[in-house]
This record gives sequence, C-alpha cells and structure tokens, in this order.
Amino acid sequence: MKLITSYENMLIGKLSKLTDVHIETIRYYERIGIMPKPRRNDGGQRLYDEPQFKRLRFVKRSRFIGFSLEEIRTLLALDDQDELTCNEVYSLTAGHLNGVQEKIIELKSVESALKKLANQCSRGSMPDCPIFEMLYGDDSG
Amino acid sequence: MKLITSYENMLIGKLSKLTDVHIETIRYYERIGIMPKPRRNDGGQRLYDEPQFKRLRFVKRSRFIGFSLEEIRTLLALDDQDELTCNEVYSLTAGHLNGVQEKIIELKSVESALKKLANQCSRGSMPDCPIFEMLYGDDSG
DNA sequence: TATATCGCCTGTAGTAACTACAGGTGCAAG
DNA sequence: CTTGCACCTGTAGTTACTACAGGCGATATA
Repeated sequence: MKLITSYENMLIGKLSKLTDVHIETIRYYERIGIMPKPRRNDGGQRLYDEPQFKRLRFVKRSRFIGFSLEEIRTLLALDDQDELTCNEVYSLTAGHLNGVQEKIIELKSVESALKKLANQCSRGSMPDCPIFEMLYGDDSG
Repeated sequence: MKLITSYENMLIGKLSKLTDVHIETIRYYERIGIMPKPRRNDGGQRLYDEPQFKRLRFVKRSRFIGFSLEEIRTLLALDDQDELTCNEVYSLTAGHLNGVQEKIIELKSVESALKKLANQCSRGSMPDCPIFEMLYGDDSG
C-alpha cells in the first residue's frame, strides 16, 4: 500500500531501475571508485540510499552530456571536498560544449558525403558501383 | 630529381604519410586481416605498392565515413570476390546514413543542454553552482 | 519440507579500434 | 665505426562498459 518508493536500503536491482544504469555498470563504477562502497546486508548484498541514488543519477546525466568518467571524477571530487568552484565546473562544461559542436560539424560533413554516395547509387548490380568508386577512386570528392 | 613519388616498394613510413594512417594502425590492420601481408625486403621490412596504397586509402575513407572495421571487411570481401552487388553496398551506406543522422540529433540535444548549463552560470565561485545544481538536482530539465 | 526460480555475489575475460611501450635490428650518412 | 633514425615483434594499456561462469541468498510454490 505504499505509493512512494523508499530510497533506503535499496538493492542494486532497484537502484538500477530507478537510474536506468545497468547493474554491471553500477558494480563497475564501484570498482573504479566513481561510486563509493555501499553498506551490505547480512547476506552480503549491496544496500543503497538516497545520496547514492543521487550520485549515480548525477553520473548518468553527466555521461549523457558526454563527460568522460575522468571528468566526472573531477566534478565529484570538487563536490566531495567542497572545493567546488563554479569556474572549474564552467570551464569543463564550456570545453565540452566545444568538443560537441566540433563533433556535430564533423558528422554533418559525413552525413553529406553519405547522402552523396546514396544518391549517386542507382541500386543496380552493375560491377562499377558509384559508391565503391567514390571510396576507392582517385578523386576523393 | 623525381617529382612523382613512386608507389612501388614503399616502406611503411611512406605509406603512413601518404594515407595519413599511423604505422601502428597499418600493422594492426595487417594483423586483423584488413590489410594483406605485404612483401618484405631482405631485412624483413614491409614493402607496399599501389594496390595496397589504394586499399588502405579505401579503409581510411570508409573509417572517416564511419563504417566499422567489420563493415569495411564486408565491403572488401565483396570487392575481393567480385561479388560486389551495388545493392548490398547501398544498404550498408543507407543504414549508416541513418545512424549518423540519429547521432547528430542526439548531439544537438546534448549541445543545447550544455549551452543551457553554460548560460546559467555566472562563473562566480559561489557554493551553489547552477551547473552542478542542474546535474545533481531533482529536476532534470 | 523440498525444490524451483530469481536476484544477487565474485572474478575474469571480451568488446572496438586503436595506442604505447620495450627491447632489438636495418640501413644510410658522417 | 658509430650515430641515429626507421623499422621489427610482441605484449599490454586505453575507454566504458558488457558478458559470462560458477555459486549463494531469499522467496514462492508443491
């Protein structure tokens, strides 16, 4: 009869579902120190609480944004040590934004190359496929 | 006094420069069968010729386009066996175009999230950094 | 009570596509 | 002859997971 899920004493499976992070990944994060070692119950199963949940959610969001685990480690360390200067966080973010924008530009050029390839293709089965020609021939445009 | 570089009996370093593929990567491609085993000189050094050069350039271009090495292996096999049907090549290409377009959309959403983060940041060193808040807080938008 | 099933445990190995050594040889120039 | 660079082999490391294998804990059913 409880409508609100308690964040206390969660087993790993529940944490996994709440955060949409695979169980194996959670254990991996623990192994490499991204997540702290959790309490255990008598049977040795991991028990998580709300702070852990929030931390993992933070990691998930940061990963989605494209931060590497090393960058996330830095962010978490800043947080843990209360040495969080917004400047550092900002420059990480701005740097990352830059990288993402470059990647978008790159992918767009790949996209147009692929479109060109696909358009030139009559989809016949003749031996000199234009796609192949383009990838293989001397002219790279 | 030769203005035209000969593609015959190239050492790996020259091939590397011509194709802009790292030496280690060329050897790696050989190891996994993407590139054939080349001839050797008396000292055991690899000797490459024009067909090898073209093949490597093909691989490079295909990698740039975003084909995986497995996909490239397929393309090369089609070529090697003269079983090249343009249809197969086309569907690989079209499928890949799809993937690239999805990736672009995803990155754009990441971009806008990052922009939002960066814009909200006053770059002070106050304890409650808006970037952190966004990544850490309850509201995910 | 027995058993079946499920979720959890540890530890290791595999994935993609390279990259980076360590330790040794080939080859051309001074 | 020696210096120095390019090349050789083979192995291990990288990123961020993912996938077992083999075994235990808890619970539901027969």
